[in-house]
Amino acid sequence: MENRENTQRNFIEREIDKDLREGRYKEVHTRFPPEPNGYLHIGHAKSIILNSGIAKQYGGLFNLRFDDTNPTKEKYEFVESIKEDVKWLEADYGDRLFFASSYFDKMYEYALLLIKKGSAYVSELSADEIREYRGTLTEPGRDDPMRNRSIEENLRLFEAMKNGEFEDGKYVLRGKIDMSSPNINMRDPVLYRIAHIPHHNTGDKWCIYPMYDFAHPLEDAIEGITHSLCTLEFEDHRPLYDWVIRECEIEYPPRQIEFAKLYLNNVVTGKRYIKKLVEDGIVDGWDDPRLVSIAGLRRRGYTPSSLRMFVELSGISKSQATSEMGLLEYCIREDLKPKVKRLMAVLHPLKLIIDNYPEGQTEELKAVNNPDNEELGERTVTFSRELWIEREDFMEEPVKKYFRLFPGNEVRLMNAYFVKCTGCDKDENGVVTAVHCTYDPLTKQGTDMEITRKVKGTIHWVNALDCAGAKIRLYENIVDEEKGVYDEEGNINLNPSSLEICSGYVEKELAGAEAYDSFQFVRNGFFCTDPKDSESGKPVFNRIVSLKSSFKVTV
RNA sequence: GGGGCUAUCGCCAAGCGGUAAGGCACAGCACUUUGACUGCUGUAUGCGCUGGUUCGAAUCCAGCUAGCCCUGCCA
Repeated sequence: MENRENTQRNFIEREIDKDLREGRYKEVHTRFPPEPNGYLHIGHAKSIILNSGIAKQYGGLFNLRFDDTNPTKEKYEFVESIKEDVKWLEADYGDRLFFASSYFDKMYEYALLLIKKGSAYVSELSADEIREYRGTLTEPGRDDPMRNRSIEENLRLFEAMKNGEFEDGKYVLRGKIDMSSPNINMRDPVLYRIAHIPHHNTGDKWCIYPMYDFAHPLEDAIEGITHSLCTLEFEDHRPLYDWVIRECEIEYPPRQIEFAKLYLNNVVTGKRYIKKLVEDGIVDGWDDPRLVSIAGLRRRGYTPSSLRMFVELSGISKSQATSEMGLLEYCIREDLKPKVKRLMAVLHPLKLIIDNYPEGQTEELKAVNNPDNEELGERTVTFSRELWIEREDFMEEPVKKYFRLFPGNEVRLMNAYFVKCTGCDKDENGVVTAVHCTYDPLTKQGTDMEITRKVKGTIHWVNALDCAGAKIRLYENIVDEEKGVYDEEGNINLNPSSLEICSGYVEKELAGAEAYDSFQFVRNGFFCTDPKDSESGKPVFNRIVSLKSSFKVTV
């Protein structure tokens, strides 16, 4: 973000630069206008970050506005969650939280103005008839029989609509534009409809509600928005947006600019698919860490700055694009790498016994918390005869280029000693139950020995007597149909690999970790303590993202 | 004879007539108390296709092709 000046400007910035240079606008004011009908996901994050970022960059203001013009689809409960998500993303809307519904009076006045100018009329065609009269993509529409009703009659009927004299669907207010326009949005669009439904904000004051195409430009105008940034599917609506602005004689016309939506490769991003996953109980809820809802990403451990970096690196353009999850993962790694402690945790435990280490003896060893960030300080780790190591760090029969533990091989125990593997114990089924080794006291961390003698491998461990048992969840994102989330009938199925739960061990001090604390577990990636889960004192960690490809062996 | 938009490396994306930036991913080397990180190196004789204009075209013109969006009293 800081390097913005040094990088190329995106097309929106270039348009704004031009507007400013040519004096079309003197300042920049943007907004994020969600409809409160669901939870936000990463696609909304792009819009929030873009809109608030543009405002900030140009020293302008950013509004959060709920586009609540259709009470049949909206619920107040979503307002709070959306506010929370926008705040979490650090998009600064100050005290500029607005509701389109609080402009209903003004919108009604504008509708009256249009009627008086002869630019709008009341129609009694049914929904089906309107569709019929509209024509098709290739054929022009036909004029509404009521198109040339007198202004007085229109005024009278519109007021009657407002006063609740008609049932839903009986009448509608239409803009008088051009029934033969090749742009279907311009074929006398519906501006107001009747709906006898109480509104979460205005109660039962209104029984007519403005349509998006009429309301949105007015909302922007009322708030003094200069640049109304929206997604590509509204491009065809821009002429209508401009028509409303012009017909309503708006003094400072806002300008709509469209950009491409954000899609993620192989990840379920569609709002309605996520909704189905939630409704079918396939995931825990809207904040399930397997989802790319903002709440889910947050619970998984993604940070606001990682999402901002992601949007920044993905770029803004008009070409339909699907980013890769790999870029998002890169962003969270970059963000967390210098900020979090690198601690040891064992996900799939296997006992390591140091046969020549005195039974009952323990010692405290120093460990640097983050070699790249001295401010994170040091800690001590307790060492003794029995440790837990990662199951995949031992192979009785090593494959080529394996340089961790196998009989006869010496490795470094991180922050501790060199140990040489001497063998292993197995149960009746041949499963390895413990690994035996001997340590070399001369190789204690920080001694000269590490200069004279090298080992190829370093493995992490936790003390078997002095650690905390932990539940560790390894989430994978829920992938789209190409990976088999949908069955033949088109129903969504859970990809069984999307969650693995490990009963691992972590350094003892992690037992008291707080919600949303992030750590890097050596070799196992970045983890976050799950705020929703604290099982009987045991910490629960979500894996945010694994490290980049490391040597993997299948045991 | 519908309209609108888009097309540059596996994924994004700069470029706006002067001879293809950058990031992710990937590969190789070096380094390493995380096979991570870090550092270095490599990767489009080519910019959807075909013609044209020009000393010179990804950039301008013409004609194609492909993809996305539009026929809600949704947003």
